[in-house]
Amino acid sequence: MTNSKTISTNSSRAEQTRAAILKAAIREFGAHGLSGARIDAIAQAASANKALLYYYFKNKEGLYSAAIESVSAEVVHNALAALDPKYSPGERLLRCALNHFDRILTKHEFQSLLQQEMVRVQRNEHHGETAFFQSTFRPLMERLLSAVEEGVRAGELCKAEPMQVVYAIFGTNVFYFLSAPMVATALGIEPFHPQALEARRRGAVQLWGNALFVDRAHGAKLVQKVLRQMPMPEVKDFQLRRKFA
Amino acid sequence: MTNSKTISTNSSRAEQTRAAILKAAIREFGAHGLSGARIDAIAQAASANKALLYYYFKNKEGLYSAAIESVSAEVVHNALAALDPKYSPGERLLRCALNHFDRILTKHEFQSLLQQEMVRVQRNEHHGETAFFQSTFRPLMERLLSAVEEGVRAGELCKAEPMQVVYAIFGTNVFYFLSAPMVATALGIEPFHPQALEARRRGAVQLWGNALFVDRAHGAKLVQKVLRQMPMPEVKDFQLRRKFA
DNA sequence: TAGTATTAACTAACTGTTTAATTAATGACG
DNA sequence: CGTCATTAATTAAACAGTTAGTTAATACTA
Repeated sequence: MTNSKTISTNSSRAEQTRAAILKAAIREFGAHGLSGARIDAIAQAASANKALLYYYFKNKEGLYSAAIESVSAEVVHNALAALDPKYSPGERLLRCALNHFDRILTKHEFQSLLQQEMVRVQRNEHHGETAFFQSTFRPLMERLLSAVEEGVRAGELCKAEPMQVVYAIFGTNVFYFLSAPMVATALGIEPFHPQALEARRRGAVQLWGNALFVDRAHGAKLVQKVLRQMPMPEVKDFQLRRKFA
Repeated sequence: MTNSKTISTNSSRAEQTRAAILKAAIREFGAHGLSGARIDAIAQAASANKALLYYYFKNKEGLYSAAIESVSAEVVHNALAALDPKYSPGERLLRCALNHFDRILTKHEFQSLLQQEMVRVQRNEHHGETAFFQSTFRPLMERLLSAVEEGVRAGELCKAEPMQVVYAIFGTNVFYFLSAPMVATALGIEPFHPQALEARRRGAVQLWGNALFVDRAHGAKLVQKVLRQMPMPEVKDFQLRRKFA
């Protein structure tokens, strides 16, 4: 939709550079925001000439939009997988919470970019990507809300406002990673240590197991099952971020 | 500590302008971040000459630091009030959740600025404000954590990682306001409508009443009491934010 | 060779910061 | 009290560095 150039031929060198630019843009925009990101930095990171960015994506905003759309699509696609109806509604939520945590952990550049976009929309600095957001995020939201409603109806989950549950699950994860560096300096702890991460991941899903289910024992059992089936992914470079930018 | 000029005489015209600059800076930095904020914009909003910002605060970063410190101090001071030991540990947490929600609601420019700072610390772009953060946020954190621990020990609250509870309470509120505009465009709802806000506020504290307490009936009772004693404050200009950059 | 992909050099606008000059406040002192 | 000297507060204008965006020329390739 935003792409000025639709990918016509199959992957030639052109597409490779285009992909490299997009990848570098996700990093740079996520790290510095739209205004803070530097076109030259993106070009250099993609080892492409600056003018190429204008060749493939109309301008800075065009590149930003493309980055957002690319990331959003992949994130939603990923999250939807955790909401498989073959699991009970409660288990779906637990899986979704874990999946969300793991996604932030392994793809923090995605998360940074989405956060940047959230504050940008908050300031009404977005212009007309409404249609894209609707088509992308709406299905995810609907599956989430209906999972809560279904769970409440079936007597598995406590009566609660569905939206509130969604805010709580995602908000806890987002806020953990968002505040972690500040918590680290303020309290002198190390929230990105693999052990701390593992504990937090388990703690989060245990909290929801205890909080949302009518039968807390049943919740705890599901937590154990889900934790067993979804081990924490390898975390590669979280300590490296200190050195980096 | 950061102030190059210590306030010597009592409020003359000089102090007024200094305060005006600081207030404008909080707005501008909160709205656009450190790099996005424009010195000219702050000067104009404070109806002060640009060079005055350099006269009172050494440079852009100095002004930013002053804004952060001012906001942080007030926020922490405000939050500590809700943690009065005369309430039971569980009630303290509920009050803290409500207090936090209300602060974001009434002083969104504070929240914006703190969020900006969080992502800034996340990028390791802070330089040496560590001491300030420690002295300011540590007492709050300690009172929060000890409230959870005390509540668990007394059998009022479910066994849970104290930090996890803190992340959940604050994270839910932060994420609600952070994601609301995006949710609004993505789902076509109006999260800043006073009725929606009231529902969300009640929903949040009800969720915690149901989630954290061993005796859910007791939790629900406390929720009712706290909601009665802490009515939602008047919200003045949340709809105006649409017009306002 | 014709069109696509890529590059290097260039520009116009913007922004944080400084400087030097001007006005207001404060204090000294006859 | 008044007059002057000194400091504090404020202003307008310019500087210096940076950045998004352009252009015109060049390499590649089908």
